[in-house]
Amino acid sequence: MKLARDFYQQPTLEVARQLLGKYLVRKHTDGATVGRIVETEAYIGPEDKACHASKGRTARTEIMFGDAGHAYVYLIYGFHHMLNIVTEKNDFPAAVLIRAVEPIKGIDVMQTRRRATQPRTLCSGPGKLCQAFAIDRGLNGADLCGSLLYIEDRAESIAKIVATPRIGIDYAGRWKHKPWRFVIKDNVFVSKG
DNA sequence: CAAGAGATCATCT
DNA sequence: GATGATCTCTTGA
Repeated sequence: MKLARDFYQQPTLEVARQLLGKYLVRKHTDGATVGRIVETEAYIGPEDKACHASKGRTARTEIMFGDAGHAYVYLIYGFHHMLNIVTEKNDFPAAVLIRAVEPIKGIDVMQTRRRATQPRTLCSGPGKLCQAFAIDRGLNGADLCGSLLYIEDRAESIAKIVATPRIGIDYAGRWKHKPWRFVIKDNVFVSKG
């Protein structure tokens, strides 16, 4: 069943952990794509230097201050889109970055959108999965309680979760050491990092 | 296989 | 005008 708003309103670390093993569903005219989430990262609040919202409330970060359960999608390095899901209460800026999924459905569509690559590397990184799922800034602000993009709980149990520091945030000072990246242990579909 | 460089643009100073 | 929550290709051993 589709995750409802109250799921996303939980503390960000809870959401990040619990998203592992859930299914990301993306509807599109090319057909639907589905992936099992295997890697996430939490970005929490105004203090977290790695969190975009630590720079304050701006046009770009406004979405993170809003209702939980909405998508925060942005472009990085001029090439890659990142998919985040807003968490917690209004006016507390936080989100979970979806870093990798295991391709489940629509694999042929994903291969067309990227290249004829191995299933293993189709969605093994935040930029890759956005490309495979046709996610771009047009989906910024989309409601995960809607029908274009949402997450399903298939009541599946996870083997084991491992927490590590987050990737690619060397500029974040002491915040870069926080173990706020979560992966399913021994899963081959995670990004390398 | 590991390491490094280059690609390219929205956002904020 | 600088700088990224990255990816891919090229290089060299």
